[in-house]
Amino acid sequence: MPPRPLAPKITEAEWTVMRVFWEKGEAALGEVVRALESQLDWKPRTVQSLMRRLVDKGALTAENQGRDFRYRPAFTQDECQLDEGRSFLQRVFDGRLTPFVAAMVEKQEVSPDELRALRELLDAAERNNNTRPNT
Amino acid sequence: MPPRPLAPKITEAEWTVMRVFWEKGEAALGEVVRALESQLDWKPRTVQSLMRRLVDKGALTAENQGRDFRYRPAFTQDECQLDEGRSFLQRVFDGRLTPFVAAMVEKQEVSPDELRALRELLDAAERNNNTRPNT
DNA sequence: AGCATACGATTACAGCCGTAATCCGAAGCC
DNA sequence: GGCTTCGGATTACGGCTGTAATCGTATGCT
Repeated sequence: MPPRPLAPKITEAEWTVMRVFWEKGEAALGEVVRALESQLDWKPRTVQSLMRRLVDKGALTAENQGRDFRYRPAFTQDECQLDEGRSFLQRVFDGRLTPFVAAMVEKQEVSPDELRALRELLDAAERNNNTRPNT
Repeated sequence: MPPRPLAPKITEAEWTVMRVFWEKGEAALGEVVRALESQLDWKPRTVQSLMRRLVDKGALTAENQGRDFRYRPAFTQDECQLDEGRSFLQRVFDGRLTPFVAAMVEKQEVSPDELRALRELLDAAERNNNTRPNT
């Protein structure tokens, strides 16, 4: 199959909105406004503007349900995180993951707990790599 | 001592310029223009604009040497990478490194070589953590 | 001296971003 | 039938980004 389309670039404020959709799966404007007003104090028109831009850039779909819209994410959180991660690594670390992890670990940005979690992750990945070589 | 000031936000195009400075240590406008013209085709005024903005935001210093300027980076590459990395993780992965690495590993974004490099990295970090507990 | 070159300062200009306000029509409440 | 509320469409507006052009002046070449 052809590779999926890249997820659009999502700005900081827009990530905040998208997270609501990834939790809820779908929502109308009001639900998003109410979901966010506890944490931020954005006006409803602000949320609407962000959602409109997300629709315009293809990160949300808007389906005309009754008089209003049902919005839902056009990409999974995993897809957006992956694309954003790739682009971050490209911009800042010449596309390579290891130097990034090395930097974080060296600068004591990573707790011992996280270190252990990371090791387990890699162990598991290596086991998988042996039994299920590639896709 | 007080924590160092955060490195300013550096845009994509500006990273390209900063990389020249981190290689050279310091440079005049012309050197940067010539260093970049092989890879990109930015006009000299474009490079100058980017450098001016980098000076304005405090990422470069400009010292009046003779008639022109000597520019040099105000932050190391490590510092900029660290701050950018933190801000990326915050925006996209709720500040946590492990899920990011997990995502990259799961999606086959990481070659077996890199996997091994990562493991060695973590082993070394753990050994260090035991002998030199904390800073 | 005269002309080309380099570079700082200033200006340009469209597009995106954060953060809305205004206007308007539909729905709901009294 | 009015008033309030909700939400879509349009507009706002200053700041940042990408990508320069223009102007002026010092320097260098001939």
